[in-house]
Amino acid sequence: MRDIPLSGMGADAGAVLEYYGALLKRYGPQGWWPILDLHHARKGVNPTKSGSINGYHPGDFSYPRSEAQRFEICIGAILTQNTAWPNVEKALLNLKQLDCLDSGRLLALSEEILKGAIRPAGYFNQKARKLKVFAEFYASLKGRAPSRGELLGLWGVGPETADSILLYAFRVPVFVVDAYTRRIFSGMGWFEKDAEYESIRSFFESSLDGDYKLFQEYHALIVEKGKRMRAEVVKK
DNA sequence: TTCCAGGCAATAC
DNA sequence: GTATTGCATGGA
Repeated sequence: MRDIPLSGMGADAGAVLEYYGALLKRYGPQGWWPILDLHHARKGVNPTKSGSINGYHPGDFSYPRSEAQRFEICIGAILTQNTAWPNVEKALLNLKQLDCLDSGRLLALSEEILKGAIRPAGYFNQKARKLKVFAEFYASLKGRAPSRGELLGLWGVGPETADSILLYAFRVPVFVVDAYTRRIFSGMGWFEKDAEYESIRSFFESSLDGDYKLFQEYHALIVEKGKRMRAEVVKK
């Protein structure tokens, strides 16, 4: 299996930044990661955004603004594994209703209550276990940021989830690779469909000279593009 | 009705 | 190391 994204196939650092600019111009700032409660007016929400438009904050990179929001992002990253965001939103709202968007309170929940709450997000048996494992780890951090290795060592946290948590909950400039990233860029001939996660990640990270804001926006734009591509296919 | 979403772990070779 | 399979809800 090929594991190096090959400059020979048309991708270089300039192209990476250029494509980011094109996506931003076309779709506008995305305002990821979505947060349940934005305590300010959602000025500038892009009304043409596909899927749920709740909780986005275009052009505002100040989230998370609290420990509770940081934990909420982490939980959302786990719940959205292979799952549509509107379903995740339902699960998060249920947890919020229980006042359990908090590592300690989530740990105190019974299995049955927890599974019931996250049921809309699918895979609720597995995800209940994943959330418990993560909540325990999160509590043990006592406010410090986790390393990528620590996250990957957790049962239920793979590379995409780890990188989403680092990027959106802890503002670490990492490039998140997801199914859309593979689809879009392999379609453009930048690398093979089955390229290794790590080789894609290192390719983008070494090509981009920017802070966490650039990485947050780039990933969000890729997802938006990917969703629209799918919508186009379905329409036909 | 079928298809599939902002993956991951377990298993089989 | 590579390929396959189970996990589950809700919207299109």
